[in-house]
Amino acid sequence: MAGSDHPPFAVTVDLVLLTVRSGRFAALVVERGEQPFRGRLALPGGFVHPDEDLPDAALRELREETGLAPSLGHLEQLASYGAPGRDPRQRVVSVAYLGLVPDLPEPVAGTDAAASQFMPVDSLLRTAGSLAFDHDAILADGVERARAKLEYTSLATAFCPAEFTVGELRAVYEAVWGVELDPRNFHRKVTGTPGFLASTGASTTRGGGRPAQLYRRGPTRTLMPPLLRT
Amino acid sequence: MAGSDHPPFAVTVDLVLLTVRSGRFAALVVERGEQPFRGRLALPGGFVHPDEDLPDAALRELREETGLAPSLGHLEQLASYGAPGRDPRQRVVSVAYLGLVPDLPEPVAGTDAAASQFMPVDSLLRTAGSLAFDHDAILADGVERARAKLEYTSLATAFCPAEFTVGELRAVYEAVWGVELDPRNFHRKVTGTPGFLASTGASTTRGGGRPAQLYRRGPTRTLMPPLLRT
DNA sequence: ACCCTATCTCGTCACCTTGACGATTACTGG
DNA sequence: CCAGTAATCGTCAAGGTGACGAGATAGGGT
Repeated sequence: MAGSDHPPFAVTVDLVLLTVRSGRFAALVVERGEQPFRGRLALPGGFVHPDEDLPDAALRELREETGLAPSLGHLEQLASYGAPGRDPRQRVVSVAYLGLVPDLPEPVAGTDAAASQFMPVDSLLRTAGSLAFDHDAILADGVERARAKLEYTSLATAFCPAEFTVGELRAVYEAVWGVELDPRNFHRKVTGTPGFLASTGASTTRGGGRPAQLYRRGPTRTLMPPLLRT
Repeated sequence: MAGSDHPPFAVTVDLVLLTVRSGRFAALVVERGEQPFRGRLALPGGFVHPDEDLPDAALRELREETGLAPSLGHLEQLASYGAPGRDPRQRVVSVAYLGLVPDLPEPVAGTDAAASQFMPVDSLLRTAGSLAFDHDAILADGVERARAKLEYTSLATAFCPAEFTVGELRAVYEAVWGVELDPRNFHRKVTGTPGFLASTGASTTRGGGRPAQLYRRGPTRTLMPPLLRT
């Protein structure tokens, strides 16, 4: 760090906010109201304030876009993107954060982004250029990170409400990975891993069949051995 | 991204450069020649040039500090650190990169950092404040990332020279994880994973015992199933 | 030449996890 | 009451892993 003259950079945070909505893996996107890329879809984000820490900026964006407190869900740093020319206006380094939230009752209670909505990730990733800037690549990185983390962490519970059934948890895995899992083996795995699930004693019958037990997320954060997609 | 006025940031890259040196897991540190933290140890790093991409800046630092081309070894983005006040001079966001290199013949062929050296990571991490700025935390993150990645990738070969024996590869795992592994089970695992190792046909007798076959790194980058530390 | 030691390499065996799948339970809707 | 649906429990074979025995092949000392 030879601190003499150094070029001016702008620093932003961008949010890859993922959820599972009616059985589909979806990401929050906003329609840009200004140039450049006016009218195009983009990831929510904004400039970091002068005395604001990076995680605080990401939490502020999360609140502004979803009205969600981070008590439920999960937020972690994803990666940083700073290629020259990624923003045509000036040199911008963007620190991307990955957020996982349960299906929101209010689609988006946000204040800023009136034109924000969840869209299925497979349709967003199918064609390059769906999103402005390099947000295609950022979204792809976030989706891959989320898919990988379901294998060896209990992060899938971040997509669920506070209380959920084994079947609902399995639906999360199936939506995120785009595969079908055997209900019996999945049930054995998640109930057999100590600390993954905490029983509430209650049961529910939201679906058609036999009532299912309700669980809360347990204290275990890392799955050993992992739950592998084949 | 509401592009109006935004505060000025400086952007740097810092390098967590790890190797295995005489059986010990070690990181490259430099002695700072200027304020702040003059005379203290720190991770190598520097400001990003105006039209330089972030990976290019990291590669440049790697070359300047070690003279090593990235053909051997491995370099990936680790995380970004931007807390207000982490640099007392001004607001600085640092993008940290993680580099894994084989034991270098020339300790450090670098040009800039005359006072750079590899130091064992356990001694650096034992006491908080070993390194300037927040480099303690950055180093800890890099070390944990490297330890985790040995489990499910073939990245341990990045610590080895172009040709190596199974025993040398096992020594890498033992040094990085700080554990002892059963030589027979380890041999079965790495030779039984398709694409992990590529046989050269040659053999060597660097150690005391029976000659060992020499391998090169194979095409497989991800280990399925992983090689778990117990 | 001989033994000792160190290391590599191959085998064996018990245990655990997983994938495939049958069977039972307990609810809803007609 | 019956069909449909989903939850939950069991069974079994296949594959991976930890613990460990045994042979192979070098160097070094006497």
